[in-house]
Amino acid sequence: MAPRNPVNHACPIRDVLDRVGDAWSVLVLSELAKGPCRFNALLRVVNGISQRMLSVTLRTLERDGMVSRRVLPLAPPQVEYALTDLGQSLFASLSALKDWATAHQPSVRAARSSYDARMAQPSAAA
Amino acid sequence: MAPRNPVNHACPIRDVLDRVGDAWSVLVLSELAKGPCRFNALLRVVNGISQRMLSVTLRTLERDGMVSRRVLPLAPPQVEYALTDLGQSLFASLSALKDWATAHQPSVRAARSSYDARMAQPSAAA
DNA sequence: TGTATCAAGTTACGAATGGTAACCAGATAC
DNA sequence: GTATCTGGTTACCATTCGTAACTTGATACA
Repeated sequence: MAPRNPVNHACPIRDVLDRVGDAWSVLVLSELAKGPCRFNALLRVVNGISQRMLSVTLRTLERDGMVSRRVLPLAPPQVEYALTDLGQSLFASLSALKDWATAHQPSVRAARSSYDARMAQPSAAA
Repeated sequence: MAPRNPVNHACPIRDVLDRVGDAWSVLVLSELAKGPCRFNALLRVVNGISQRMLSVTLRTLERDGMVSRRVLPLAPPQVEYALTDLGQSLFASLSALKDWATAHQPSVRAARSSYDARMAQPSAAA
């Protein structure tokens, strides 16, 4: 989300992953991909997110131009968040990764179980 | 890298981003994509990584089946890391995201500057 | 025989980040 | 005047990140 170390300066993919790699951004993006949504509606629909995390995530996405924020002059005021074109294009590009993940999730799980089993055996420990 | 909260259980893309979203995994993957490499060689070539972070990153990648670890029976023993087929396919799928990042980095930077400028002006503050 | 070095890590510990729970503000409804 | 709705913020704790120092086992050098 924030730059973690000086390595990021010239690496575009780290620049992206720093803001997509956190737990919530993708979940929020994919909700907003369905259409504009208000703060509390997102809070209800993004399973497990807290107010603070939603607030932080939305502000980061807004800062990076992925999400627009519009205050509706009502009482109590309502705030509508929506994907920008940039956000939509990012979300589209994530689909390749999502496809990979869906296809290979069983392999990853299997590898992990196998590794854990190997490491659990003292006989095989290095 | 590790599951961050219970939300991950059934979401494949979070499952992937949890292990690709950290600062180092992609850098290590992309080095290994060039060919097998030993620990200290990676340490030198992955700019800014520490021994601990390289160790942790490699172990996670190995556990998830992205990287293989081979101990060469020499003195002192050398350890060669290489991408597995699974790791190679992941790396390939990352390319779409990398292309997006490269193409849109200017837009993101511009959005960020614009946001920061707006927020720096007390007159425009909410 | 003792010292230095190299590989590939691990351990200990302080700093930064992530996450939860509680609180806040303004307005309206009862 | 109390409760409720909105959209947050603050304080605080737990986890994770990152750095620096140490470890192990073997070999080379003197």
